[in-house]
Order: sequence, then structure tokens, then C-alpha cells
Amino acid sequence: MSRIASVLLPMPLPEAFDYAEPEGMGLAVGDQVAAPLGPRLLRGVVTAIRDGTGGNRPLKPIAHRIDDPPLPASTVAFVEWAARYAADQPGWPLAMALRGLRAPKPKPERVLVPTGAEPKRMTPAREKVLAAAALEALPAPRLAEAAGVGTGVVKGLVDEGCLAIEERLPDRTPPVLDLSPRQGALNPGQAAAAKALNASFDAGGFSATLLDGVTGSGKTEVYLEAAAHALAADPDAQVLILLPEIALTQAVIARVAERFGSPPGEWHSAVPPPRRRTLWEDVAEGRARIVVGARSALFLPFRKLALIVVDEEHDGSYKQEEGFIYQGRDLAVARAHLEGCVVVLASATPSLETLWNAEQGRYNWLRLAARHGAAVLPEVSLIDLRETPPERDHWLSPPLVQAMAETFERGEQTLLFLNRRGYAPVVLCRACGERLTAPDTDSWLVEHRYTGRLVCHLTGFSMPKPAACPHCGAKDSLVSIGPGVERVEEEAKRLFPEARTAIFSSDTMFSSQSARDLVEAMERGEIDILVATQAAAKGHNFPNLTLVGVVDADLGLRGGDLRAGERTFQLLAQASGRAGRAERPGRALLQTYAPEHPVMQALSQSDRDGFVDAEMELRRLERLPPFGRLAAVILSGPDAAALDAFARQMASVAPNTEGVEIFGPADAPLGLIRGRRRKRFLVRADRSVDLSAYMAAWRARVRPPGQIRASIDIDPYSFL
DNA sequence: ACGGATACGAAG
DNA sequence: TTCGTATCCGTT
Repeated sequence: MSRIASVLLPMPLPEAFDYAEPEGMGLAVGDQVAAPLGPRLLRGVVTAIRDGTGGNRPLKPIAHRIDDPPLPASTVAFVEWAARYAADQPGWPLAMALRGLRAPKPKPERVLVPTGAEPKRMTPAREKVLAAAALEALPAPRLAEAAGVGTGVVKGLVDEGCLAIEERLPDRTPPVLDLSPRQGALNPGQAAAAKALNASFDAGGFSATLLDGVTGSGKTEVYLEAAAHALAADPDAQVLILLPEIALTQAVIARVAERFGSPPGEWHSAVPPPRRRTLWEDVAEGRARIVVGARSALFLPFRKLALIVVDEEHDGSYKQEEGFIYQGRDLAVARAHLEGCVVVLASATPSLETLWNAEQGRYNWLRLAARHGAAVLPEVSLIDLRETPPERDHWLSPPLVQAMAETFERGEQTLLFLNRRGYAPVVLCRACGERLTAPDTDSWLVEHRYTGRLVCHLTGFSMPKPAACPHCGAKDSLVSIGPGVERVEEEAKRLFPEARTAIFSSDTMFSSQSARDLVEAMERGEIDILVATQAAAKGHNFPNLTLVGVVDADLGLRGGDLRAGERTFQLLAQASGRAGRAERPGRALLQTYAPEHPVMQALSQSDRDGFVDAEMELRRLERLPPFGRLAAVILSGPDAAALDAFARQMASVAPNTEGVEIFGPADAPLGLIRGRRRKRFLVRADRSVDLSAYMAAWRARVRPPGQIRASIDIDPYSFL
């Protein structure tokens, strides 16, 4: 009996395609194959096998099996689940699952080893080369470098037969991990939490746990202990630790290396393709036991996942907003469910969704109260900018400046937090009133004085700052409005000329190396005033930092989307938590024009529970997440009239389902991006509705004409 | 009438 | 996504 293999291809196709399995190929689900599509041969993954032949039209045969590790069946299931969840084509998540395979297979390295033969004529340079070669077998250029000589010397020794060329595959022996329990190093609260996690692991199967603890309460030690327990229980078990952004991975990788005696696999967009391939293979073949990565690491082909940790689970960076749109934290829980393993969501300020799940008993809820060591939570106070405003064109109010002066005098450090890159967020012309925008996008050009350019933060467009207004041509009429980190640093420098200042933002840190350098300089006390965007709000521990000043605490509340309050609370709580992490007490000062706002009140009283209760009640009344579900449709296209027509058509064919409300179409707040006009629908549904299925059914009723794109965003975080 | 650019739909 | 084909347009 001949067989048919369904093959999913990593492309936006609506379903897996059927192929004939050549006689004797013996395919199984997850196998990678080369399948003909039109005139091309493409890599694909077998998702199903069944008996049969083509039917009305003959099926093309699979060309050949690809010699790469198969995707484990649970990874295939996860890819299919993710596509259904996101109401998108399954080729997208498959493409993510195969992202490690872009680079070709590693070729054996040609290294040089001493043969023992003495050269006819020995020179100091030759001696150095032979000594270096005896230490480590290296490829010729690296050997020359190690010996500090030119490549000619090395070549000469090879020609004389003193060094032999050997082909060598990179060493893939899995490292030995130190999995001994470290309960002793934990404080009582941590030990109890670790014990509870281990108990849910021992119970077997899926479980989700919220690890809820204030900044500095030592959540990392707890989940690393749980990881050690899971890895010790089964020699094949694997652990995935997710972090919201790349900048945080280095610190956690160092902690893992220190705890387990060997560094974990590292996975994020900045890892170069050859190293990605190595890790991908190591994960698929079970050699990689611990992986630390960004959200896309969720799509790695784990063979035997035992534990997933989602650190800083509340962080908005877990939401992927373009291409394949998904919420990494939610997919992590789904993957844990499919794998039948444990998932730990860790945060000092958990998302309302997660808190709701914990309150409902769907998640275990572990609270870590005490701060590790002697550290005390910072005292948070509000500065009412209506009463004590900064001078005109200044951004630091007198009380904050006073606190900075005291801190500086004591030889302690200040962090000024402002979530705005660049020098000034808006540039306008005094002559004609025009605000400069990118040519094809509705967003202000941000002045970066450090580079002397105006930059669109949305598209990356940039231009030198012009001398004359591009709109009216007036000379020297452009003025910078509002503060960014560069401008605040300028002001801090003016106020404290002797202080050493620095900026921590994605623009000043091109590489993870420069970020590490800056963090180390801060730790060594070589910086007095650090001005930072949210890149620094998380994770780092600066023992001598005792003052955090939040320049514009109201920033995140403007624009007022559903999560504005929650996001602002989380961000400011994290930022404030940077102060006083060692033995010195810290304080945080928040500059605000709305001190009476519930977010500001909750922050100043360190009343997370009060804030959460109030916010939950609002969401309940509005039937918003977590009490209802949201989805968005974003339509875009170059032609406004065609886009309007299509939006109307979509509105007219929306399935009429009980418990679903549709708002729109409306012009998107960012109505023009890269020359494409945008319109949006917002859909609110009761929790009982299968919203993914609803959105998929809606999309299936239309076909966007021409250049128009329709993308579906389940559980949107951005409403722009 | 022709070539080049461009838009569209099929691919198993 | 990529490719082949149909179509439109400006030029010859």
C-alpha cells in the first residue's frame, strides 16, 4: 500500500500539502524532507502520514529526506497549535521552528597538530608556534595569532612536516552539570518556594506556577533550584528559561553558568546563524539541557522539555507584534501543556491575566516576601510638578535636584529614568508651526543630538538635522520640544559639573559588550548619574545606587489604552526597585502632574494589591481581559480608497456570533506607516467564545485585493 | 509589434 | 514565499 505524507512548508500557505512517499522511505511525523513545490525544492516537515494514493490528480513524490534531526512530535503539535491560536497560516510558526537551520551544516575544521618532527632550522618564531600548537590544536590563522607571528611561519612548519593538518568536528560532548541541591544557600522563603516547585514537578504532568516576589527577593535562585531538580530527575530532561529581552540574557547566563558549572545554550536574534544551528541541533538531539533565550526560543525542537521558566512574565516584550503575532508568555503555557511539563511565571509585578489565573486556582501561587539579605525596599514619593515645576526648558524639579545633590555628596549613585530615546521627541518650526515627521510615516522625527540626526523610531528612517525648515524654508527656526535621555543628561551635567554621567539606552549600547561595560562601570562606582530608558529598568543590581528619579512618571499613561495603568505601574515599580538593593536604603522620586492618579497613589504607598484590585474591577466592568478577550484586525495598503472599500466589505461579512462585539473599522492612530495607510477593527468577545476560530472564520470570508494586507492580532497589546 | 515593468494567483 | 503568466504601458 502506498502512503501519502502531509508536508508543512515554512511559508504562508493555508495548510500542509500532500505528497506521495517514495517506496521504502519510511517517513514519520517530524521528519524533514525536500518537497517539490512548482519548479522548486523546499525544506518541509512531515505532519501526518496516511495510506492512500492521490485521488483525482496524482501527487508529486517527495524528493528526498533531509539529513537534519527530525522535529519532535510535540514540537510539530506546538507549531500547529500556535497557528490555530494566532489565526494564522501554520507555515509561519514552522518557519520560526526551523530558524536555526539557515546556516549550512558546520564543516569539519582543519586544525594543525605537531607531528613531533623538529624543523631543520629552529627560530624563535617557530618555537612560539610549536609551543602554541602543543597547547591547543588550532586552525592556521588562529595558531599564527596565538603565537603572535605571521601566517608564513606556520605555513613553513606545515611544509616541513612539523605540523600536520587534521580535520576535526567541533566538540559536541554535552557538559557535565552540577545538579546537587543548593537548598542551603537559600533563605527560608526561597527554600519553601523551591520545595513547592519541586513537589509540583514530582507530581508529574502539566502545572503552572506564579512565582511572585518583590525585586531582589531571589526568584532566580528559586527557579534555578527547580531546574536542577528537574534535570537531576531525568538525564534527558531539558529546561527552557525565557527572558523578555536580549539585554537581560547575559546576566542570567552568568548565573546559570555559575550555578551549574557550565553555560547554557543561548538563543535570541543576535546569536549568529552558525551558533544557532549548533544550538538547534543540540536541542533536537538532547545535548543542550538548559537554554536561556528570548521568546523565539519557544519554537526550538525540545525532545523532552521538563520545565519552562518565563522570567518577568508581565513584560510587554513577550508580545511579538509583527510577522507571526503571538504572546510568548501565553504560548509558553500552551507549550508546557502540550509537553505535559511544569511552567513557572516569575515576576515582582505579575500581569493581571496571570494574577487572575492564580486567584482562580488555575495556577499555583508562590509568594516570596523577604528581600534577600539586609536590603530594604525603597521609599517611593511623588513630586507634584504643578507645585514644584522645573524651570522652563528644564525637566528636573527642585526636589529631585535637591535629592540628587544629597546623593552625590554622600558618594552614592543616582538613576534618572526616562523612557524616551534621543534628545527631543519632537522638532517643530517656529516660523510655520510644522512638526517634522518621516516622509512616509505618521510619526514625529526624534532629534538625536549625539548623532546629529532626526530619526523615525518606527521605521528607522533618519536624516541629518536640516538647517532650514523643510516645510516653509525658514532658516534656524527649528526648535526641539520635550526631553529625551540625552537632554536630561545634558541638564544633569549642567547642574553637577563634577559628576560623571552616562546614558543607558539602545542608542548608546550598540553591542551586548558595550552594555556590559556600562553595567560594570556602574557597579564599580565610576558613574554618578546614569540616565536610562527602560533598558535599565530591569534586572541590574547596582549596590551603590540609592536614588531613582523618574523624570516623567505620566508618560505611559498618555494615550490611555487598556493596559496603560498596568504597564505604568509595572515599569515604575521595576524602576523604583533599582534603588537600594544592597545594605543602603534607597528612595525613588516620581515626577508627576497627576499625583492623585490611582497608579501614582499605589506606587507611593507600595500598594500593589490595592492597585490590582482597582484595576481588576475596572476590567471586570468593561468585560476586558482577563474577563473577556480581545482581538484586532489591522488592514494596510497603499491606496486609501481601496482600503476603505475593503474595510467596509470586511465589516459586512463579519460572522454574527453571540458574545462577540466588533468595533470599527477606524483609522489606526498611526494611520500611515512606510507609505501604507492603516485601518483597524477591534473585537471583544466573552471568554466562552473561541476567538481564534472566530477570527479565522472571518478572515476566510474575504480575500484582500491587490496590495491590501489583513493581519489578525489575538490579544493585542498595541492599539496603534 | 515589442519589451519591460508590474500585478495576480497557484503551488500538493 | 517564489514563480509563471497575463496585462498594461511606453516606445519603436
